[in-house]
Amino acid sequence: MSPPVTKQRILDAAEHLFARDGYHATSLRCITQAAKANLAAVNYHFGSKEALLEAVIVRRLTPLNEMRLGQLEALMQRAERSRRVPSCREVLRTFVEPTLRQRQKDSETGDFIALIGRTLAEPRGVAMTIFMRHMDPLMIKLFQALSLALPGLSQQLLFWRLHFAIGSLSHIMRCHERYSLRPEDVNIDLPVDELVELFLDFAAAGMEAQRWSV
Amino acid sequence: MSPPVTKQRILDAAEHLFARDGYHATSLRCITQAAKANLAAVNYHFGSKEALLEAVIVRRLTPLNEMRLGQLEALMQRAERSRRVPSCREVLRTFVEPTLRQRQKDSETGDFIALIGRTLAEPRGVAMTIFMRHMDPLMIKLFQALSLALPGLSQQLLFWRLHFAIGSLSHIMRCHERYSLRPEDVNIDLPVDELVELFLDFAAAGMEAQRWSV
DNA sequence: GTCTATACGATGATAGAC
DNA sequence: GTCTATCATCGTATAGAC
Repeated sequence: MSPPVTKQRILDAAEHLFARDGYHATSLRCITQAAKANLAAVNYHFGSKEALLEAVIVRRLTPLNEMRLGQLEALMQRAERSRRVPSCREVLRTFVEPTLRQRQKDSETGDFIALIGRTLAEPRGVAMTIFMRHMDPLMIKLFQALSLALPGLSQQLLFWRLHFAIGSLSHIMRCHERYSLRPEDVNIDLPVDELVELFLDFAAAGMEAQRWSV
Repeated sequence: MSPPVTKQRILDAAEHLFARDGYHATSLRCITQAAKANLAAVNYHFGSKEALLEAVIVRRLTPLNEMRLGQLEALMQRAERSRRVPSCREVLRTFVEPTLRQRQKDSETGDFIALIGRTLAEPRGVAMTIFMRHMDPLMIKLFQALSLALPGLSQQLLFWRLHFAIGSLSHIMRCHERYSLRPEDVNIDLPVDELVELFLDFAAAGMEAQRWSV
């Protein structure tokens, strides 16, 4: 079948260009040209530029969140059966590992994770509402799981530290940049498994930190 | 004198609007209208939209970096005199505290810190080069200081963890958002001193974390 | 149903007259 | 220093070909 191919090509081109240049800096003309489609095809298939962005995000975010939710629920069930609380690191892993694995696949699938990282940083109203609508259910479960894993932490502290951790993750999600402060021997293209552990070392320790006062 | 006032007003308006809506989503017409100036005044005073962005950034980043560098050097001198190495937390504080204090002043001065947070997230080529040119000297010194504070860490590990920490910071720098996962009793408008300590708890513990394997 | 060609109003940045 | 004129390009809407 030929018809669905056009829609796919537009999604692929949009994903790549939105991720590379940002939403506002990418024109529909540029997208349709890359997709070898007509300008009006975007409006026909998606309705508007913003609806196209949502379609780009949803296409990959839905399976990714299913993966993350599945791993989190599996962890919680294992923990319950063995009558113990999951560790902070285990909980974080259910979120981080699928994320960074998707990032590895981006060489084939486009630059979805970089796009998400950028979207997280864009002003609200553009894609923030789109994003939060699809993330909130998972985030609430993640918050609850961390509450269990870190019973000594107040809701207030947990809230802030979770956002510190999310900030770290979203930063490396969009970092294809080359930092000039990088020493010669630093390997920036780390295998994903190593990067996951490196990140979990940092984030779990940060989440579990002692408070500076009382 | 009347002439320099126009330039100031444009800078103020641009700072506010770039921070609120992002660089690409902000029009020069919108800026000049808010500044009660003519559209072409931007080109006259700054040369282009991108040069205006650079002027906006440099105006505040220069004194901020002087403050950060001053505090870092003072710390290193104190440490040397007392023949001890500075703690990771102390080093990070010289960077973080001036940053978040500037954020507090933003109600008067515009939304500079939010703008920086956003700029850090934008695609390279827009303002990344501007930003890196002004940050690199400081970042190199910060990296060296952390090397001293954390002698057990390899350059590779230090590189990654520093970027995790920067990611956390840049995330809260641009977070005026309201997260729906926020529990009722969480105070999002924390006093800046508390936020600094909260962040340092997290970041210092993350930097000092044990490695997961060897 | 899918897709194309084309047009419209709004806005981008800039050059040159004043 | 300021303002007007200009032109490319933006997102969107529509009419009609396949």
